[in-house]
Amino acid sequence: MPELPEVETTVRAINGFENSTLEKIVIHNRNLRWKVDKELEALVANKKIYKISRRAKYIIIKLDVYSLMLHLGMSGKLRIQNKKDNFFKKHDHVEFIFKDKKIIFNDVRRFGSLHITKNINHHPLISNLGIEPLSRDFNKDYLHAICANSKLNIKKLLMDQKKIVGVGNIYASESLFLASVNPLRPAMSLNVSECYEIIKAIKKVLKKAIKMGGTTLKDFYSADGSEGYFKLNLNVYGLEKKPCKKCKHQIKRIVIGQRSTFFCEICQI
DNA sequence: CTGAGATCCTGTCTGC
DNA sequence: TGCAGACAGGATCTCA
Repeated sequence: MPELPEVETTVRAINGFENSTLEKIVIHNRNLRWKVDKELEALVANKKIYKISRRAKYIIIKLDVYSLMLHLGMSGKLRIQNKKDNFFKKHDHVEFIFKDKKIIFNDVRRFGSLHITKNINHHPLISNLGIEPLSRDFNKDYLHAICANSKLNIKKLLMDQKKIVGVGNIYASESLFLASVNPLRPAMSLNVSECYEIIKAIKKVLKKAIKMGGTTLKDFYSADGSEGYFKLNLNVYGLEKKPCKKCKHQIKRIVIGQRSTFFCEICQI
């Protein structure tokens, strides 16, 4: 489900828990994308939370010695609930319990994961991640250098988390539409000015999506229960056969790497 | 090393 | 209404 803007929105919704004490974690189902560490509950009991942040699509919860890493996968979401409201929903897998409230991790498809580690940067799932797209270092020269060395098409390259993090299926399609670049273009065929258009488009799309609370297509809700309204700004994603907003030609849907990809054949060359 | 394809899981929607 | 098949916002693993 969640790409960078949805994860960022979720982090902002729970960062009020910074400086709170995590009384305990209760795990109802350890069988997430990876089995949750047996020691995890014991290591986090009654620890203060120093910082809640985001790296790529991971939510990082910094405790004293350890940090928690939470990935929402395709269908994961958090829900803040009063502790005394003791109800459950189907697919509630983990509860983070505080004095008066709790944060619940719900994930239908269980592609999400929860990890504990001493040094985030050394964790194998983090250490190989690529550049943050909203950082200054993500510029046209950087992208052009990556493209020049890749045999992937540009859509696949943008979604490769080892190269650029946070861009998923929705925002890859949307960014390429804004940049007027065909998703099937071999990355190595792109010149510097096309790379410039792409990085501008990615930054613009992600920033706007964060501002609007992410994209709720079906079931994304932030931890405070709010929907994301970026859906209203989608130009191509999920709009097969609808008229292109620039030229009115029908939006086309194709499959790239087993993922639906939407674009305008006329505008995106 | 790179890249293509299968795979984990559950739910919903479409078409016959 | 039932049922098969496609599809869903991710990303790792295996194999060539």
